[in-house]
Amino acid sequence: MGRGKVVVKRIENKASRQVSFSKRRRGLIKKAQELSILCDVEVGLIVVSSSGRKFFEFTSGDSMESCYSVGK
Amino acid sequence: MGRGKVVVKRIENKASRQVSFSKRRRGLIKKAQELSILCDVEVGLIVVSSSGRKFFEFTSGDSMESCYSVGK
DNA sequence: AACTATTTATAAGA
DNA sequence: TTCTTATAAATAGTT
Repeated sequence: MGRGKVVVKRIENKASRQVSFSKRRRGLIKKAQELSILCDVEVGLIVVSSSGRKFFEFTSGDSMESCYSVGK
Repeated sequence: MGRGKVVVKRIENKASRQVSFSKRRRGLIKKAQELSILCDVEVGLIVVSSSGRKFFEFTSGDSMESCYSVGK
């Protein structure tokens, strides 16, 4: 999506990679939310930056909450 | 996307809901994979049907594997 | 399960 | 990093 076709390969340029990460992370979380609501299912999503410094998650409902625990 | 705008609300028709579930689940998993590769991050995703009978997941790399364990 | 019209996501640019 | 825009990609409704 966007001005060029996506080649699924690590984005080498750091700045571009971070911009894509920010955009795509939001998109993924939005889609996860939509799936859970539209289709009435439970969804659990975790995203951790490669450095391990940043952590993002989405969990639908309550039963998903207990489905995982993050180490460290 | 598609012939109509999406209203984020449970799809009441069961057949439509199942079709959407199938399509969107695949899309979400694909996006999760792309995010992990393009942005070099760890992603963990779990989707469980409301009945709890069907279970789908995606995990990038290895460190994400240990991040969750499903109860029951 | 395929198709296709349209919406939505997003790559690139500002 | 936020906004815009052109285009790719996802998908809702249809066949």
